[in-house]
Amino acid sequence: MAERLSPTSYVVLGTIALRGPSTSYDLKRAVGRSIGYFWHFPHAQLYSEPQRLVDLGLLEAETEEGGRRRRTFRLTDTGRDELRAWLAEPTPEHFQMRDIAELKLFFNEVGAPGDVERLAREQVAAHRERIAVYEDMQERYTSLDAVAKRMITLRLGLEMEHAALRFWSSLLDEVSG
Amino acid sequence: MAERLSPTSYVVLGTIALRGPSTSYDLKRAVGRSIGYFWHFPHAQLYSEPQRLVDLGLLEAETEEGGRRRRTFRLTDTGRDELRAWLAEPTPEHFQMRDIAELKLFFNEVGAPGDVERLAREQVAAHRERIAVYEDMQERYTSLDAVAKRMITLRLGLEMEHAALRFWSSLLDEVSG
DNA sequence: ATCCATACAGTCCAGATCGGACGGTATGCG
DNA sequence: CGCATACCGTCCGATCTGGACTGTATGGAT
Repeated sequence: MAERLSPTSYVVLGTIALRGPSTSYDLKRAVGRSIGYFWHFPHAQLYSEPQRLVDLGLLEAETEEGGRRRRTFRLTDTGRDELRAWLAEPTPEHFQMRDIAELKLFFNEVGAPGDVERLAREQVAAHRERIAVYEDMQERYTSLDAVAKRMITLRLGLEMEHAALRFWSSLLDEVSG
Repeated sequence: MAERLSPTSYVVLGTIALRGPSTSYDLKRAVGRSIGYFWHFPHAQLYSEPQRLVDLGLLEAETEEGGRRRRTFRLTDTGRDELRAWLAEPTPEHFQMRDIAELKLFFNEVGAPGDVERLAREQVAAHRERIAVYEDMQERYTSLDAVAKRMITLRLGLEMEHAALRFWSSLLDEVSG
């Protein structure tokens, strides 16, 4: 049974565990404002995945009768157990990165001479911008306690951004200096 | 035409540009030893993608007659132009990360009290190991000039690993200290 | 009241991707 | 010669993807 579950499944289970019963749209917004920062999600999956989890007995659905037939999903005990088991088990996979800029750098020999410098400039600017956004978020949120707890993951994102910035900056120095 | 190309397409084009004419299996090995470190590839795509690129006129295929019918792919001029154009154009997308450990950290409130500490320990160990592997690679390769050039991307990987290590270490300090 | 614009909520689908199972072919070794 | 083990390639169902599309509420201007 556990074999059938993907990270996506756990995102759904986990979000419902943190926020309580939710509709797909709730999930979409919640994910957008949180995990979405470090893990990309197409919203369509947040509509199909909960149904799968209902079939597996990890969620219960409650259909609302009003004008809009929405379905609210809540955790079953099995679902909560499954989530806890996942949290407790070792994490074998290593993180994966997909970085177009890094790909381009790898193939730079094939391109024109100035390309690396331009690429590096571009990346330095992009990372600086992201860092500013993150820091802004942190400032605005550190006061709210509940949210602050979850900000811990943002710190990792920030570390990553700084690492990338350092890399591209030093590359830029080497290339243009 | 350019719209039909995915990052995968450029990996194939780029690898052939760097290594010369290649079979799918050549690509598989080359990718495994290089880009594979920072960009995951299922091998099946390295068998289907080149054919697509032939259909688009970016590669030429040459079927070998011997016992095994292998197909060797080489760049066409159009293919080289397409690759160069891609290298020269701005890179809009931001890098994406998928990190199971980070997901678990995000949902940690739902789990047991000791989980974060265990997770952090685990990650510290894992990142240390990867760093060792990278550094070993660098040492072995810096002498070979052609390869050394391409090692530049490894430096980014290394920076990322260090960033992650710093993060999990400091988290571990906070949690267990 | 009626109309339009806009945000909100959900569905759908045709590709792209995925990984793993499988089947053939060479190579080495007892 | 026969077997095991790598090497090489194909195939397929299951997922994932993003974007187009439908419909529903809201609210302001007319």
